Amino acid sequence: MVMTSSLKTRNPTGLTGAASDRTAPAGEAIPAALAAHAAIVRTRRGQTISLTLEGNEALFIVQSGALMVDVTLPEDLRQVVGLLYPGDVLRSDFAPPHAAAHLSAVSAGEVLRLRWSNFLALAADDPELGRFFDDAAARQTARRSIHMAAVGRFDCQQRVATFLLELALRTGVAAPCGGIEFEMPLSRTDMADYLGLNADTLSRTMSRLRASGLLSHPDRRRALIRDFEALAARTPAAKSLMALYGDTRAGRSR
Amino acid sequence: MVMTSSLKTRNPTGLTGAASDRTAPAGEAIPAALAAHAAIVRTRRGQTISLTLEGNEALFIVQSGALMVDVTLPEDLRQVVGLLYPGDVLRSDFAPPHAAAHLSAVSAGEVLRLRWSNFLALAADDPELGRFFDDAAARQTARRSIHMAAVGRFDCQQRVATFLLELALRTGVAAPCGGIEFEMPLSRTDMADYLGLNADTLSRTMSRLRASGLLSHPDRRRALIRDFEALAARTPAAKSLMALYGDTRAGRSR
DNA sequence: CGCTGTCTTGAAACTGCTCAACGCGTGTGG
DNA sequence: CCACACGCGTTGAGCAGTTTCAAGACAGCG
Repeated sequence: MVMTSSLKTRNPTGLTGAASDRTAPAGEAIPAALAAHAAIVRTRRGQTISLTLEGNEALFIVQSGALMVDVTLPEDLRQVVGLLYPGDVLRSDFAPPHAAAHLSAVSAGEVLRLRWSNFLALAADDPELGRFFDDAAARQTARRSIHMAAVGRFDCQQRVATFLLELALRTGVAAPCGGIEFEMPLSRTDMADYLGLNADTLSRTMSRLRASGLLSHPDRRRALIRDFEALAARTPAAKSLMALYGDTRAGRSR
Repeated sequence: MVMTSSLKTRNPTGLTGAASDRTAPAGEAIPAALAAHAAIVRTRRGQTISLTLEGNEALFIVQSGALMVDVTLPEDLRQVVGLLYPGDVLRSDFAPPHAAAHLSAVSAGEVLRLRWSNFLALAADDPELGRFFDDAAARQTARRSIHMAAVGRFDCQQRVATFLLELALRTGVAAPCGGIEFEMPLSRTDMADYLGLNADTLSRTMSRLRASGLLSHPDRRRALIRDFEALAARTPAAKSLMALYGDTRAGRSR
């Protein structure tokens, strides 16, 4: 398997040691005009947020922290359809009808919220706002395609590796002892529902990764990737993930 | 299991007998301003369409027919991430990087194509265009959430039922002999890649549905749903699908 | 009329799921 | 302060559904 050169560098993710509080990526800052007209919702872990605003369609923009969107179909089939990171957007209409869609916070953070109709009015005056939204939505659509391929085509271990890589790239920081450390924001059940797996199977797979020395759990809510390259080698989506998540620091390449 | 009343009506999909050529749904007509500035690409079945326009980002709008978007990750893992019907839109940036994304026609039809930068310029003058695009993109995002739940959480038979229901609602017409007839635009392999299944397994499942009298194949490229309600009962997404696809005839409810 | 690609079908192997038990940390009430 | 219950994660054994591999049927096409 061919690896990109960036996978071979000493510090593949380019992470600084500092635990930066990761807000929206540079160059994709949330337009001030939006922030000025939006309410700030402060989230804490586990909090659920109504997808509508007094019954009206709403627009959410993640400023910091992370959120989770899930749908539940009859027969209790639950699927987490996406994770939202700073700079991501969500419109009420993204949720399918009759599907019990929920938005919930997986970490403390801040979310901007405004009426969709207000956004439209603002965007009519300032095309820049529409562009911000469309670009964010496009980025998320691309990520969802990878996620869909993972859920549809990867085996259990590949899915877990994909998820860990995603988290490492998004929220990881270089640990003093080497490796990359990050918070595990999702419970086992939520992870399983994100990856289309059974929670038991997921637990087993994590144990196997731990046993192989690739991963360790300094504490219940944290994870430490001991061998980033080995982890990347276990998911066919490594290159795509690094392009999608990895370079939020510098300008996107493509 | 509770069924909606619409599932119980005599003609559940509200299909007329006429083989309407189904272009973009009423009330969501493609804005004339866009059509005026776009090139018309006439597709034939199987044709692949470049996702970019002379290397630039492009916007596609489906006028008639249907298209398929797929990604292929290393190890030959292919996933069809979405089907595009009339009124749907696609932006080059929807495709993830390093993922071998392809756009191909699954039936004859017409697609509008223009540079994304041109679209932005037009949308700056006419906010209506931005709204058209955003609404189309939101609708597709909702559909993808259902698709993702199906791929991540449904068993083989549920996925197949979901797909058949989707096609029936989208392209089916009431057959003279009763039931709903439609073209099968995807090959078994494409269907399997759409549903995250093995092609052999898919074939077996279709055979089982045929054996149970629910479905028949008047000819290789067509399918006839003999018992729509029984089919709907086999997918947990029935209600969502009917809301998403079923009411393209009249105004959307929600 | 034979060739080719697609679809179907069978038997065996395997992956991931179900179910049930257990361990661990946390909160609560005696 | 300890006992207990609870939520959550882990683990094992058995099982079911899906995939694999291989062979054969079918239709379309030169």
